Amino acid sequence: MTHTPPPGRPLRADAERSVRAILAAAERVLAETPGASMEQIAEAAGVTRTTVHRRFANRQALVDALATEAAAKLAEAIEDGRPETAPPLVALHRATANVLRVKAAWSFALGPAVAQSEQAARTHDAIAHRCVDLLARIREQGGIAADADLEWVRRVYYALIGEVMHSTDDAPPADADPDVLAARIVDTLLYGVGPRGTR
Amino acid sequence: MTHTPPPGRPLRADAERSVRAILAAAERVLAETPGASMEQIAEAAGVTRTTVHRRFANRQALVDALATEAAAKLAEAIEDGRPETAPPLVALHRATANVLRVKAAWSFALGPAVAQSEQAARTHDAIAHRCVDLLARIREQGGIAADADLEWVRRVYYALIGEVMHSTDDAPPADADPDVLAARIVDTLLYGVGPRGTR
DNA sequence: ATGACATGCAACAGGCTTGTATCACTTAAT
DNA sequence: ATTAAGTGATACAAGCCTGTTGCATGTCAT
Repeated sequence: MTHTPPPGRPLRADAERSVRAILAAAERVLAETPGASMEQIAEAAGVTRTTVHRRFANRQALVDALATEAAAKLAEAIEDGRPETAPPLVALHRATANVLRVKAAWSFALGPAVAQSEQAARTHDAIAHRCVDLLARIREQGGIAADADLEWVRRVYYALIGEVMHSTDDAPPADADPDVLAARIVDTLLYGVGPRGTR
Repeated sequence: MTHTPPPGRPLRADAERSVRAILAAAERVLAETPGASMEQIAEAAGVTRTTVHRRFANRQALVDALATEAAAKLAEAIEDGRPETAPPLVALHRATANVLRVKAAWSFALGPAVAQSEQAARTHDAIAHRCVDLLARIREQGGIAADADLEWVRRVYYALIGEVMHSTDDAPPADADPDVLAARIVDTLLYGVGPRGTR
């Protein structure tokens, strides 16, 4: 049999590298051409199509693995903001900047063209919870209106991040500093674009 | 030759209907399965694949036609808000509600999976200008911070609309009233989710 | 009613992808 | 050094989708 997706036992250092190369190449290629063939991915990975199929039975299996890994990276990015312990607004800012970095590096796997696997979906759910928890802390502290619907807030937050991603494609690198962008996102989220009477 | 995309002269009432049916079916089918085949589209339109090819040489030509028509509907939706003459905030609200309706009906053609044709791209550019003009009027009037970057404002506005679209998929129809949603969008755009000291 | 236009049906060629199978050869592991 | 694992090259079967053609039949326009 050629397809052995669930590695019963540890892969050889050799194969491990191949898997990595394939996943990285898949992200690169699919980000630019979502409908790219296995052949194109294999070529970009410096590997034969046969090898790709040896490591990932289906195209689906490959995409799933990609989505799962990216989701893990995303969770890590948020955790690095210390959402539980740091002052909530600081955590939000840090998490946002980290997420922007991760999203830029995994724009396909985290993009809308991917039907999340079970595994990845669970991670994304967990992330959403963490996010709402953090927003709740900000609300307790008065940073968010007491009567705000946190689910709506979260979605607006996600939308702002997504919007910023679009623009960093063709922007001068100076404008692409994650910290600057994160500041803009958080500010817009909290205060909108209206006049600044109080603040 | 079977492919006659650019109808030199008016189509027969017969063919006209086919074209409409095909476009409508394409929107319906592709919205659910972006990779659907011509066959599936034809079937949904109550027509043979041959006929589809008779009216649209390529799959691309079909998608382009779809994108062009949807773009026109979108422009119309905004124009119906009277962006030039009505009080700017009223126009923004009305245009937003109209756009939500149109976007719901053309979620594929106006979605991210479509590479806009020349024609459609021009229309979208024109719409963006109209949008910025309207935002400028709101700013003059004090509804938007004097130092706000209108291009950023426009993008946030688009993002909020896009976010609302996501959620109307699986929402109770009560929560899907365009006017309610539009109010939420405009409010969030202007004031964010932070505490409401002034306002 | 008659001619032009439009559609359905059937069929075909070509192309591109996927998944699988050998087999000889290279590479890591102990 | 020997063995097991991994890879490249090549090949094949199968499936699907596209684009086109021919013809018989149905429908609109006048």
